[in-house]
Amino acid sequence: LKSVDGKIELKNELEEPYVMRPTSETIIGHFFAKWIDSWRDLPLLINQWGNVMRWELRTRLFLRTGEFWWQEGHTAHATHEEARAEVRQMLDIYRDVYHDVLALPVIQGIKTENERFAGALETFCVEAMMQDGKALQGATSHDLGQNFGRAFGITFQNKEGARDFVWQTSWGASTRMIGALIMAHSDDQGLVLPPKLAPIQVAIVPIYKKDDERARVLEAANNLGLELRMDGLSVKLDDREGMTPGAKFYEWERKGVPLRLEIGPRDLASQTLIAKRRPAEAAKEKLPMQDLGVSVGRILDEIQALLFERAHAFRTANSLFVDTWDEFSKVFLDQGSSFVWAHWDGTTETELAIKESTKATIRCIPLESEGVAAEPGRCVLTGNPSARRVLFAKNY
RNA sequence: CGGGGUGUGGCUCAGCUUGGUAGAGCGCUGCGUUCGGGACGCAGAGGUCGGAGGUUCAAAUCCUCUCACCCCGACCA
Repeated sequence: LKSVDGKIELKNELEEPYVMRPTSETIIGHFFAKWIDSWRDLPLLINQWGNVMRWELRTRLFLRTGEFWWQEGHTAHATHEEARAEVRQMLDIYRDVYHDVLALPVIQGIKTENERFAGALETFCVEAMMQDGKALQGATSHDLGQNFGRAFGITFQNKEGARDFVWQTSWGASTRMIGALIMAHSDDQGLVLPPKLAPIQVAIVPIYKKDDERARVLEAANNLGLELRMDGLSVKLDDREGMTPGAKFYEWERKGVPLRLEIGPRDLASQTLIAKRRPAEAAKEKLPMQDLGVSVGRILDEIQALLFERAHAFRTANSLFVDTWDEFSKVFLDQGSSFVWAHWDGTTETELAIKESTKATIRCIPLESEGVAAEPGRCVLTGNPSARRVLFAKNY
């Protein structure tokens, strides 16, 4: 848009017009004010998937892009208690998605005043550890209090007939989740995907030499593929010609397919086949063709569980309890990073001073359910009293 | 925006300092042999060296301008 003598002239330099909208809360606030008038209109929940544009000095693929896609929810409630319950419910849902689907353990907590969403009373979050020891904020759930209600005049008449401002929440998770998934599980052989998310769960590689073997093996592979698909599994039969089996093995591993099945003449004779799990440590195993869907389903469940356990063990191995400043600053020297549980005196000044000298920030004040030492202590930097340990880490 | 770097067959790069008319590996095509962990042999195809201008007998190489991309840098799902 270009202003010429007070008139607005549209100067379109892009191939297509690009339209941006203001922050969601302003749109939501505007409409909530129109839609809400009575306690009977509450609670109200709006969920949307939308693209967001941010000014970023430096972008990072999946983790911090100029434009990204996210899910965001906005609710309005009659009481603060109800809003708080919503905030916690969504936080738990995000945790469950990370744990049960992405196989990635997260820590639930509350952001410090310095880190929380500007319009919120409190910001809850889930934080995950990447393989370099850095933290990634996985999702947030905000208790907005009556802040936006006051700003946008969102009022309702309660059961007693009095006017009151609504209590709101908002929460979201973005395409960053894909980055978290890649960074948390992948290895030097390529992508590692949890079975519950893998677009291809099982890759079948047929093995044969002569033409008659080829016909028999492919027929059997086809039948087994169909059988697995009927069990609800996503299966790819790699019947490409001109590629050796070994080359196919590497390709499917690189693409993160959780389970590979090999079937050749020997297997036809024995009515078994060879299975290889993607997390590369596992040796090849022999499975009977009989009830293949059952054994494959069991293996996929085991892989799903293994990935979570592996990530959890890694996080545990890279988490420390630290009580001295000397030790604290050593942990974050140079490129190093871990999760560090340390005491903090609760002031923004101290938080910023720690960030200044170590680049580590407070990722969250953990919820009680994280089971992290809730006993009081002394701030790792100032020595002032601290109510509990908080989570420090370098973050993305 | 500031600093640093890179543009050479499809891909990854060497060659540039010290100008002499373009190479390697992988990939690709054909034939044959292979096929349970990235196959091998033989024969081939493929590049006006990011772009423009200049210096020179001669430019991937030196000079000027320009474009693109990458990395590092100050509240960020």
